[in-house]
Parts: sequence; C-alpha cells; structure tokens
Amino acid sequence: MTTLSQVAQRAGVTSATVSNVLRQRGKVGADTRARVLAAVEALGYRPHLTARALAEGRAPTLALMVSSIANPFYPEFALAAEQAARQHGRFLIVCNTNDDPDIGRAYLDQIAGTLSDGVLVMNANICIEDLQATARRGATVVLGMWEKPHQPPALPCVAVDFHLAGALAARYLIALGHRKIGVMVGGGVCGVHAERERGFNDALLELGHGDAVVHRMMVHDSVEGGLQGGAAMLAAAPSITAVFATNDLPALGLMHAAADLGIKVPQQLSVIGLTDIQGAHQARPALTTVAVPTAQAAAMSVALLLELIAEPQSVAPMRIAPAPELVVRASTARRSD
Amino acid sequence: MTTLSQVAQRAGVTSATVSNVLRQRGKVGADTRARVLAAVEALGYRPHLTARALAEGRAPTLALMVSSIANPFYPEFALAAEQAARQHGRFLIVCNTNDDPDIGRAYLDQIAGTLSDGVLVMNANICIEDLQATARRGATVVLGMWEKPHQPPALPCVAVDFHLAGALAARYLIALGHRKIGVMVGGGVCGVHAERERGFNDALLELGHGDAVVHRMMVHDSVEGGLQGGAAMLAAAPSITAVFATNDLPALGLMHAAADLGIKVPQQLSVIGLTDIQGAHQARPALTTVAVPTAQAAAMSVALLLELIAEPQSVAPMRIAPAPELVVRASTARRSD
DNA sequence: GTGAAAGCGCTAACAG
DNA sequence: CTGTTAGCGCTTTCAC
Repeated sequence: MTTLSQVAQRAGVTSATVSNVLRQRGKVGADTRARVLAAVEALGYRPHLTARALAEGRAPTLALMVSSIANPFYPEFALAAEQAARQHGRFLIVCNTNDDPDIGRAYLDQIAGTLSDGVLVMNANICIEDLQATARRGATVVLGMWEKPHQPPALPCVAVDFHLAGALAARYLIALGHRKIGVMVGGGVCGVHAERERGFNDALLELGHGDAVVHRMMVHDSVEGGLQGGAAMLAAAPSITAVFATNDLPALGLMHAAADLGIKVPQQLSVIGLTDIQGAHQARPALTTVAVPTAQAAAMSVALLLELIAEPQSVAPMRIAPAPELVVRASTARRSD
Repeated sequence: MTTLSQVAQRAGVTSATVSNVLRQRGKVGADTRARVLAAVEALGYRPHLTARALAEGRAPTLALMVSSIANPFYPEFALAAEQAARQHGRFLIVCNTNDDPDIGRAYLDQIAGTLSDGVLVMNANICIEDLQATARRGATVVLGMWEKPHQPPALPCVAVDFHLAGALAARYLIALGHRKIGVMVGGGVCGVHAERERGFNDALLELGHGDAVVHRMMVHDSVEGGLQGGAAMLAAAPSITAVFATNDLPALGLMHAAADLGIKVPQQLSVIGLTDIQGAHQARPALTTVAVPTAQAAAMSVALLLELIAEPQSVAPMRIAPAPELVVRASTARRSD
C-alpha cells in the first residue's frame, strides 16, 4: 500500500500538498503539481477511502436494506441504486434482513452513521421505531418506495402511487368487459399490499362495478404462493374471467395454476399483475401488468438521500416517482364467454 | 454521534478501557465494566466501524463484482455471500460492472485494499491483468466461480465442475433416447460457456454418440437470446428432438420459442438447461436442468477470501465446490418419435 | 504556494 | 487492572 506521505516524500513535498493536488484544492505550483503527479503515477498511489471518510467525517457508503436481494423485485432496484450511488462517489452495501426485525435492527445499529451515512430502506420488515431511532442517532434514512403518496410517512421517502397502480388494473379489466374478477393479495412475511387493492376497489366503485370482485384471497408473495392460491381460487370460483394479483410473482404463479388446470390464458382467463418485473415479459403468455417505476424510484431515492445528507433541513422529505403505467401484453383479453 | 471518549468520560475511565470492555479484551474490573456498560447504554454508543477499520488496518467490507446484479443468476449468489460475510462481521458492497472493463478497473482501483480488503469476482468481464494488478497492490482477490477445476487459474478461486455439468446433461439426453440434439451456447458480452459445451461433447463421445449434435448456435445469454436463437434453431433443424442450453436463461427462452411455434415441450422437444436459477422450477413446464451449487460456492468463496486475508500464505488457492447435479423436472421426456 | 499541526474515532502496545 | 502514548491515512485550518 502506498500512502500519501510516501508520495509526498518522493515528490519532495508534504502530504498536505499532495492532498491538494489530488483534490484540485488550494493553489499548487505547476511544477510541484507535475512532480506530485509523477510520484503518484510511479508509486501507483490510490487514496485510502476509509481514511478519507474518517477525516472528512462522512461515511463512504450507502446501505440498501431489503428483505432478500434474491427476491426478483429488488435486483432491478439495487442495480439502479448502485449506479446512482457510484455516480456520486458512494458505494452500495446490500443488507438482507430476511424479514427479520432483529437482523434489520442489528444492521442499522452497526452501519448506520458509521460505515454508511445513508440508509435506503425497502420493504424489509423493519420496525419504523428502529428506523426513527437510527435517524435520531444522526444517520439519514429514506424509504425507497412508499406506497401512499397522499399519506406522507414519518420519514423522508420516494413515493409511488400504488393506489393509482391498482386503479389502472381495475379500469383495464373493466374496459375488457370483465365483471367477475378474482383478486389475489400478496401478503406473507412482507406485509399486505393494502394500497394496491384499495386502488383497485376504489376504481371499481367509481366505475359502478363495486360488485365485480367475486373472490378475494391472500397469498404468499411469490410464484409458489400464486400457484397454490391460484389453484384454490380457480377451483372455488370457476366463474371468474379475470384475476388481478397485487404483485407479478403471484400473477405468474396463477398463470401456471391455470395452465395446470387446462385453462387458457387469456382466452378463458385474463391475468393482470402489478410491478412489471423482468420475468413478466418473459413469461408465456407475456404478463399484462401495471409497471412501477422501479429504476427511477431507486435513482430518486439515492438523490434524495444524498441531498438530505448534504443539507438535512432544506430538502422536501417526500418525492413522487413517475406514475405507474399499464403495460398490455398477452395475458389479458376481452371477456369472451 | 457518541464517541468512545464520551463514554469514557461519563464512566470516569479512559477510552482504552472502554475499548477493552467492549471487545472483551484485556482484564477489566467488574465494577468498572459495569459503569462502562451503563454509560454505553445511557449514551447509546455504537462503535464507529470506519474508525475501527482504519485503526485495525483492515477494511470493513468485501466487494462483490458482477456484471449486473439484475442478472437472475447473481442475486442468489449475492444473498449467500452477504450472509456469509455478515457472519464474519463484514459487509458486502455490490459492484455492477455492466461488463465494462473500465468500470471494473475503476472499482478495483477505488475500493480494493481501501474500502474492501477482499474482492469476490464473478463473471464481470474484468481483465485478468487488472485483477492481478489489484492483488499485487495488496488486496485479496478470489474468483467466485471458476469453471475449470482441472485448470487452476492464476488467482485463488472456488471452482465448480462445469465440464461435469455439461456431461450430466449429455448423459441424460442420451439416456432418454435423443440422438438429434441442438446445442445453444450462451455467449454475448459475458463470454462463452466453452467448458460446459466441452463437457457435453466429451460425454457424447464417451457414449459413442459424438454425432448427436446436429445443430449448434451461439446466443446471447438471456431469455431473449434463447427466444430468438431458439426460433431460428427450430426452423433450421426441425429434426432435433432435444436441446441443451448452456444456461437456464436461454433454455427458458427456447421453451417460449417452442410454445410460439406450437411445439410441445417435452412431448415433441426436450429442453435441458444448466445452472438451476429460481426461474427454472417456476417455468411451465418446469425446466430440467443441471444444478450448480451457487449458494455453497458463494459461502465457500467468502470463507476462502477471509482465510486468505488472515493468512495469505498458508491457504490452498483453489477449492472445489460440490458437484453439479441433474435436476429432472418437466421439460424433458423420452424420445417418442 | 507550501508546510506544520491538529484531529477524525478507534486500537494496540506498553507502563504503571 | 487501568492509563498513557502512538499511530491508522487522510483532510484541513492556519501560519509562513
């Protein structure tokens, strides 16, 4: 490892000067600068980020807390977050809480404010109290994807209008003529998708079809959950012609359940999901869904986090991500029965 | 932020003593310890990881370099790696290179040896020279999943026998009676899967069916690649009864291509992949594949990395992960034509 | 322009 | 058992 002072020594200057040329700060003579740069080059010097962070009184990383990076929704968010962070000279630490509040708390205790000065929180089943305690200790916390723009949370956040997302799904299904609809609410350890369902139901009411939902069930928020729940739903309510799943994963599972039962999607059954994960357009039939602006929300969250770190006061604590959008693919069709 | 010396002051001792009680080091009197702990509690003290790392002369994180965390293969690896790292008190930084050697180099230059003392490298299209330069600068580098156990690389690694993986696929297809086989080699920016194909071909030769491959093509290593390539292959070589894809993603794409053409899998066409990503068993039909020990390799890589950091010399530079295993699901069947 | 010095928060000898 | 003393590598005033 080469240190600043080694470079300084070789260049015949002091480490302060080397620091100055490296960070284009202060005035340095042209020849001195040249000598310094030559020494840097010759020694292969690289600044020690840990030391720099300590001296600057800031942490070099941002932390991303998710329940599990293996959940297909998060990698897209993480990718965008990491790229945004890197553009600002920060690195991204991923923290998998496994939906265990203790792990979440342990993470916050350890890295918030010391290794990471900013924490980006996704659904990770972390107690809001823990987050607030973390914020009180001086770390900056941002909720990466808050589901209720009309109901600001206690912490800074980037909000996505999931109520609208649900409504878009409802309007589309109604427009296609569906009047007997099943709803699969992804829940499980991640908590329920209440706002999405509310948006769906509200839109139905507005359209005068408040009675269109003939079957509703909670399922685990996964392909498996949708598969099992879907099989049960299709058996229990054979009259339904369309299903809205509050998440793509269960929607995909439902399509499998339909396939297993010989029910043709979309001819006999329309399926619409919500989120638009990668797997959605790769499925067969490709899943119609309401796309949520994952990457944008990630980038906005990082930006918000960094602004809050820089100027804790003068920043509005909530930003609204672009509106969700209906993405029509092949899993939905006009009611034909 | 509370610092050690604040705690010390409140407890009426010196910071060294506080440090000692916190890290169970040295001998501390019971009453002193109690007072210190009380102060820690009262002040809500949390050790500053950055400062600690600097003082200890080590970096607090491990870096995971991947081409893109959004590629479905990596999150599983990343999850296991992060958990292993955390058990050893380290945090995991994810570095997406986007297969750009410049980004890879920039990452290595910045964090290796300063923020991360260990670097875990997956296929990320990083020049081996850059990695070696990094190692020479003092950082520890481990290749997370080396494909050729019989050909140790220039850097420490965890090897997975992909030659065997390919062979398992070949044996199974032959056992099912297939004699006209297509091979889809995932390539694209990630580089080709040469070893997998070699294993497949070698096994075919061994079994006396060296001529079974009637069509071979390179495709982009993605669902899209498999979809496009698959359509082309099925059009060009309608006689094939089975396809081996060197990765699950193209295999999944191929199944879609077959579905689009009305070709029934597995009745008319058997498809076998390699890796066993999450999506494989969620597909319809569920994909038969050769499972690679992703999570184990991740855990082993982290262990190797940490041992190398602790004792650079005395550690064997290559470890072999558990052997790949055939996972029979629903996309393959006995040849029936 | 450049250097000297203090300090970020913590650890690690070594003294006492 | 506990305190003193040096740093870790870097940044940042403030003199010169």
